Amino acid sequence: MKGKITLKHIAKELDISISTVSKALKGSQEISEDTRKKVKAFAQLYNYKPNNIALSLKNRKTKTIAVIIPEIVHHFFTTVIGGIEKVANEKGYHVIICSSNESFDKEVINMETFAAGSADGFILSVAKETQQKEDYHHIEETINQGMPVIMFDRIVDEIVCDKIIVDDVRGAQNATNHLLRNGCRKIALITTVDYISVGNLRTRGYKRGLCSYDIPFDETLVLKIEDVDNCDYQIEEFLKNIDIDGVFAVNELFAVSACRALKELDKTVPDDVSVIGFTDGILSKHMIPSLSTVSQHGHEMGERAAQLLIHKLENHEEGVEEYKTVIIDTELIERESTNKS
Amino acid sequence: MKGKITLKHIAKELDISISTVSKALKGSQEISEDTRKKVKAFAQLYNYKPNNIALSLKNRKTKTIAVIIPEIVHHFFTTVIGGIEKVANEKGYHVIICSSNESFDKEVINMETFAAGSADGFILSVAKETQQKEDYHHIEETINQGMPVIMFDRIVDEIVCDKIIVDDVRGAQNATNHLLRNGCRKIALITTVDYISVGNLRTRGYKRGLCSYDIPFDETLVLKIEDVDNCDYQIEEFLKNIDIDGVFAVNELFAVSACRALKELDKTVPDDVSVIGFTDGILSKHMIPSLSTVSQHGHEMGERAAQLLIHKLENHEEGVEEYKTVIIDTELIERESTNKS
DNA sequence: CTTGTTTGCGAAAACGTTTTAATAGTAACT
DNA sequence: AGTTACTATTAAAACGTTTTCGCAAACAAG
Repeated sequence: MKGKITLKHIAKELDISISTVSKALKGSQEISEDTRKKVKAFAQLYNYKPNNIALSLKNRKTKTIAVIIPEIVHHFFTTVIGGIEKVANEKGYHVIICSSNESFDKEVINMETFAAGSADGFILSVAKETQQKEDYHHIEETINQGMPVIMFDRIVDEIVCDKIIVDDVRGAQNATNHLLRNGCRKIALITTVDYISVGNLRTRGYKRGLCSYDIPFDETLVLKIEDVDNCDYQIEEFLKNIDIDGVFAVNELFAVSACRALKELDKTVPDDVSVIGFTDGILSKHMIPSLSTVSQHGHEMGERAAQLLIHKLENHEEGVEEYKTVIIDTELIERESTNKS
Repeated sequence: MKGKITLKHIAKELDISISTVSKALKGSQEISEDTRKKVKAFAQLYNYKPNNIALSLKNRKTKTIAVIIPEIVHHFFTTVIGGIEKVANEKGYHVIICSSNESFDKEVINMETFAAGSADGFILSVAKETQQKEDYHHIEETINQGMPVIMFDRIVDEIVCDKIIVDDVRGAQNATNHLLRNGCRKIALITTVDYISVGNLRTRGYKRGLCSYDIPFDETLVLKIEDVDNCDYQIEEFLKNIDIDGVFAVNELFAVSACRALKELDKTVPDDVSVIGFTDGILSKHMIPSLSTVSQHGHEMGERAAQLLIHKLENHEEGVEEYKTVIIDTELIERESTNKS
């Protein structure tokens, strides 16, 4: 019962040719009713399944999409994957997921190995280190080899390909406006270092929000975090020394950390200070109080990315190159952390 | 610059045979220094990479491990994946991840397609629906075909294969004892329906814990949750009507939900009621107050699973079958939710 | 009895590798 | 010159499919 059965085995066993077996299994009219039945019965009995690898080699396509994300332990990315899987599976594609662990080298290796025949196309969100290095040769090479690449969330402007993004600036502006509407006037911003594209954009949105309410931008209300592992301490030190009534954090973790710090400082959320984050993940939803935030609709991003990629794969016309950038709307989710009682 | 380059292209271009090219690239001594250099230079120039699919077909192995988990949006599973990836990558294996979405059908399809040549072995945690149906034919078939399968966390006893588990009973007992040691005497249990193996086992641990303190098991202090989506409401209704000083929840979400309910009921954690969960995820760590819990060392589970699988793949002796069950120690993590001030 | 058509099947090529065995060409030794 | 012994190269098979083309046999029509 060991080992897998192949067309060859069936052919030998039934004393017919491999081609006949193959055709019979596909129900070809070329083959007599009789033989067809015989072959099918035999195949079923021995649980024959065509070998995917052989098929991939023959067809020169794998029906597989490779997804490369910076971190797998991250709710936003997993929701994106969910969306990708949904449409990919509907269309008969497999999805394989690799994490770059925010490492440039791992990202390069992953791309290269999967570009070498194991996948038909990529969906990619680049690693921090890659953004910092600004070295995108692996991505360009892959595209030059004729493999479609779709970037999402952490994209790089210099590369010409399809992109799925969220309007980070507008999302951040909405978040800031939400605080302002609720009466906040002294709003702290907790953001990342500048080379992280999304942090940068969200900072811009924060400034625009203030601007629309004619509030001058105050450098001392901004904290840029480099070392995420140590963010609890940094945020508490930061908040200790400023007088505020609102906090906008560019991600979930910073928002949670801010809540914790505020509690230490004996301020209550939302009554003393309102807090809003970015990215609607597990934490925002379940925290007590639950956190208002800007949802990026990760699932939809994934769906769109997969649709775009599969469309590219199946309708590729020689010579015609066309690249789309899809902007997904963000959504403001109001929860307890910005609803003064 | 389009399309991938193959040995054939190189051979034609340099006007030598395919075999010569292949050998030259591998640095075979059979080939003259001269030719070797020429071929290598050419290959480098055109960025030649051997086609993985062709290699897999030839070698009849893919160097790929398929991981099937019930839910990808789940911190515990992602930590396990992290562990798997770590050792797999060290040993030159790829990891491909599929989620069954807790669906029996999707689990079957995933197994069948990847068993058909796309992977060398499986690491699996079964879907809820599969546990409920008790239909494991797909797993047995895969094993019968000679593919190694390693099960972790949600295992099934009837199937003979390698297994990586946590001592759920003992972990739960430790959690319960921790509450008891801290003075709790009326401890509620929030668990799952019985067919979920881990819920079942953790319930057993809870009972043992009580037993060791000579506290009689009280059915009215137990809530079994079927519909997870609605757990907030169920838990609040449950806690409203009982008098307790501790809660043991068999997972993170239930623990968080309990905290929320307690707050609604104007009880503070941990001063009025201590709360402990199971699974050390994002939520437990960041919640305010942070939650004491039982860590399952997901990363280590993943590492062990991958080691076991790769060992099987590389040292398979005909005729010898040997299966291990590895039990990973749990660890009690004390945080704010059980530390009365 | 030739010609044409249909039916059922098989041979072979192709996908891109690796590897074994074979084949030239050449140098060295009787 | 004839045998041996390398050296450098290539042909061919194999992995498991699918598919095009060709080939018989059977049968009908002229």
